[in-house]
Amino acid sequence: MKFQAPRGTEDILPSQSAIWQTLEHHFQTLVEKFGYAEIRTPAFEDSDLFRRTAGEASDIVTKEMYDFKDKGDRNVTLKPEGTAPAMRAVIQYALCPPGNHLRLWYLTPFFRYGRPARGRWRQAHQLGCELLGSSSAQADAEVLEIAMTFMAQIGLGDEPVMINSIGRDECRAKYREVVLQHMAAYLADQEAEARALAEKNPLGLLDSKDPKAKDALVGLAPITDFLEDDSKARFESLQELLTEAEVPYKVAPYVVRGLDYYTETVFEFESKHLEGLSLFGGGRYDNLVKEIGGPATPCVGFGIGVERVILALEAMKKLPVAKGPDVFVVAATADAGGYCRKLVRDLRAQGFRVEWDVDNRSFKSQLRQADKSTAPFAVLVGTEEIETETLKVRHLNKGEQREIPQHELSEVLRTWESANK
RNA sequence: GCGGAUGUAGCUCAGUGGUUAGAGCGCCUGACUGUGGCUCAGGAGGUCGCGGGUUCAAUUCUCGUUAUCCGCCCCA
Repeated sequence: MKFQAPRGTEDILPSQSAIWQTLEHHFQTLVEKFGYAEIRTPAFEDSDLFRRTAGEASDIVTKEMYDFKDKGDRNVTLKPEGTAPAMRAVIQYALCPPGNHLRLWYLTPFFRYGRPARGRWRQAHQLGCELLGSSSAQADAEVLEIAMTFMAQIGLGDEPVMINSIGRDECRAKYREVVLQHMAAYLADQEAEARALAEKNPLGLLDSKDPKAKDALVGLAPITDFLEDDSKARFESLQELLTEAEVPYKVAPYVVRGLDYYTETVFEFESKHLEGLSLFGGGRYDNLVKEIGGPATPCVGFGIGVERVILALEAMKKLPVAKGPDVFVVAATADAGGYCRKLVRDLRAQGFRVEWDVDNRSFKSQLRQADKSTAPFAVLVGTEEIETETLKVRHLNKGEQREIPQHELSEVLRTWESANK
């Protein structure tokens, strides 16, 4: 085997495409009920866009950017997430002037240059929503309701979403000092590299998996103790709204998110079927649009990792199955080829999903193919049927067979109960 | 980016320092010439990841490389 898919990428094979189509269909149907419109942005952007939005200190920028120079010597980056490009387009085309609202959704590939492992790819896909122009708790509740309704619809609604508030810039600045002070003893014991990382992003310590760090965190006051009054009020209001909407949630002080642009509300969702990897995450990013040159615009949104959702569904054995054809047409004798071609065309024109053997293989082989195709019916045509203007319709699941006049075929196919195997 | 494991048929995996490298599943053909699923028989299909080294001889030992998987960092 000479070529294979590039490292960290995945082909979506015919046997898997039904899953993707099902997820996409559920998502689109759902978000359209909430008035969201789709946006599609390029696969790559000016590297500076992500440097500004993700934050210089974040891991995404410091080591996971899939960036390169193009032939025109431009620095470009394959998008590491869906939000920043969408916001760039919003600004470029003035889609959300001050005072307006805008609701966007997308399904996009995204790219991160890390070492692939379980639930972690270099190219993956994100289903996302962004609600622009509102700073209300109701906006936060709306996007969370969408995300959690989707999870419930596809069968992953058993667990609550973890929510937190990280407040405004001033609050986080204050809290960073608190964390650093609380963790000083722990950090003194760490490698220089870990210490530098922690000093750049102290909040990252909060969801550390290091048992020592976890011990050291005991007794640390949650960030919600340091929220400004309006942030606190909004966070409380959000919880009431989620309860009212029957969205299961849990307040989790350690959820802080890795991208610099988040403010106030943040959230993350994990499944017990895929521990340690979030299936979706998001929150409020009130500063992002202004940061990249647009008018100050409060926003909230989320991104769902499609591959991870599928992994979780696989673990639960809840995958949808691809639908086979409705009918398999079998030429019982070699002279029936022409008749079969016409019959196949007619049936397709009537809306049936029809397969047949283009290789004129043996009758037995054609029936075997019919069986494998999962079609509930086989239609058999040979010299005899052509002469008498009849057809044999075989119900492959039941093993029954009927001989019918040719003009009754579509009627029989529609009315004969086609229970699945 | 760091650590560990693995790489033999389409798939899941056995196996051996030396003739023609195997199994199960899958695939194809056939079992009184027009009836699938079950059974039986036969068949196709492999440069044993790639490159170097040791050796009379390497798929087997060794080194490198590459890829995959798992864990970590981080996140979707």
